Amino acid sequence: MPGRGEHTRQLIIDSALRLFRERGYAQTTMRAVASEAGVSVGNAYYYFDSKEHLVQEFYDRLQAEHRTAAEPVLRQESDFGPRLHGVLTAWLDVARPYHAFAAKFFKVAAEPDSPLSPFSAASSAPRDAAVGLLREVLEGSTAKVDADLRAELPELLWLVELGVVLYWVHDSSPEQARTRLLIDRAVPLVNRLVGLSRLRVLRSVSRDIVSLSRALRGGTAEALGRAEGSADPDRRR
Amino acid sequence: MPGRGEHTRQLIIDSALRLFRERGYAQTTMRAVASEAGVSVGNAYYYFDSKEHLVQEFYDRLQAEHRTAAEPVLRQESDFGPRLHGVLTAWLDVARPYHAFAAKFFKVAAEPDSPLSPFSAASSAPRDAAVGLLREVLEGSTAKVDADLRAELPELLWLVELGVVLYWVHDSSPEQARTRLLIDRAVPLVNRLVGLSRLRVLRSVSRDIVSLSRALRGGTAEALGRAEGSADPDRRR
DNA sequence: GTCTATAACACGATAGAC
DNA sequence: GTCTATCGTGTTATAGAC
Repeated sequence: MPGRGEHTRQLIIDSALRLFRERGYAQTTMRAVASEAGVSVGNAYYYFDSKEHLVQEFYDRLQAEHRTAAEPVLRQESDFGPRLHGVLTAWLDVARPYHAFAAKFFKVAAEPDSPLSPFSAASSAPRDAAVGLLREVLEGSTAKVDADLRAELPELLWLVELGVVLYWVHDSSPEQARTRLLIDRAVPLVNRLVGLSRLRVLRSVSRDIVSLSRALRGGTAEALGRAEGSADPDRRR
Repeated sequence: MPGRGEHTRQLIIDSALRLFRERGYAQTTMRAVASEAGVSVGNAYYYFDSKEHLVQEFYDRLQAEHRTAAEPVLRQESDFGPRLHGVLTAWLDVARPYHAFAAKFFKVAAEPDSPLSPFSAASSAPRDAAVGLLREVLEGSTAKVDADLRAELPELLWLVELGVVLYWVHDSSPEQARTRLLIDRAVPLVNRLVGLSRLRVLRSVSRDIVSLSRALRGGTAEALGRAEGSADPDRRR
């Protein structure tokens, strides 16, 4: 059963995301969100614990759109480099309309305890989806990679993607052209490194990277096991 | 001339930093800061444009402490790896008392337009100091590096340091032991890569990295030239 | 369980008098 | 430079209606 309140919930989300896009995050008041949705403030808080929780929905939608946009590339390309390039620029295309908005609420996602943090338990679904997409980039390609490294590579590529997003958020160039340039430069580098990973001289480097990656994930796993991220600004409220 | 209000300014900063450490960032109200300093709220805002600006001072102090703590390592070590390791762990030692505090206001630093962003114009002094410290790590070492890469390396090392800080902020392990592990793993890798950078097979990789680094700095330079970072949450106020 | 209406609270920030 | 008073906001509380 779709639930009676599901409609109300959608109304609130829709008006929130629209207002966020039109006027920015900070300038959108909860009163305005409620009023636009035709509900009371109290009702909005009945469905969403805080203003920040309204943004979680945005993540999910963006991730879904990214997958759709990446689909053609995954179907048509078989070289690792172009696949990665296509998927990263697909993200750029999908995210472009939200650039100004994203820059504003980005700080919310940066807080370690926030459920919006990409490392939080609450974000595990979109994170797994993103890593999965990058795994497809690799597995569907003809690239030959050292076996140990192959297992870690999707997570490492996700870190690359995070770096791109971080740069993108700070990128004030028109149409975020600089981020495109960054991708154009970074992808061949990654591609070359992956290709060289089986060279004898680089075996030790490769092992170092695998070990580093596992150390990193250790932290992520621990973060996942941690108390449910519940925004708490210190723990005042 | 030390300025008449300099005393008041210091009073405010001192009480702010003490309260931040004792009760956290969010839980410290501007009213409390002003009251502790024995001034009015309005007066506190006369000296500091916003609560966030109070944290800038913390940056400067931390950076100064880091340099002091790194001094012995820079004097005694000559190998690149140990020098880098020593400087990074020195940061960890210096920053440890502020871990809880840092995790809380970290989001403030993450906002692109915030003066507290490590990429902002307002942060250029601490940033240059940090890059300079890493340049000393390299220049004072016996490491032999490709000339083009050598020029870019301090900035790249600064990115590594940023990554470590990012991890540290999210690190909830006791005494941030995981971050230490991360450094133990990452430094040998960086060291090895730097050492291999002159190998013939890696020339193209090396060139890719230099080119990537320049693309990155292009963005930073642009950010530097941008309108003075003035916090503005959207531009409401 | 879903929802309204309205008031109240605490906080960051500002206005304007002195 | 300093103050007091006040505003706008996120969030909570209350008291109920369907």
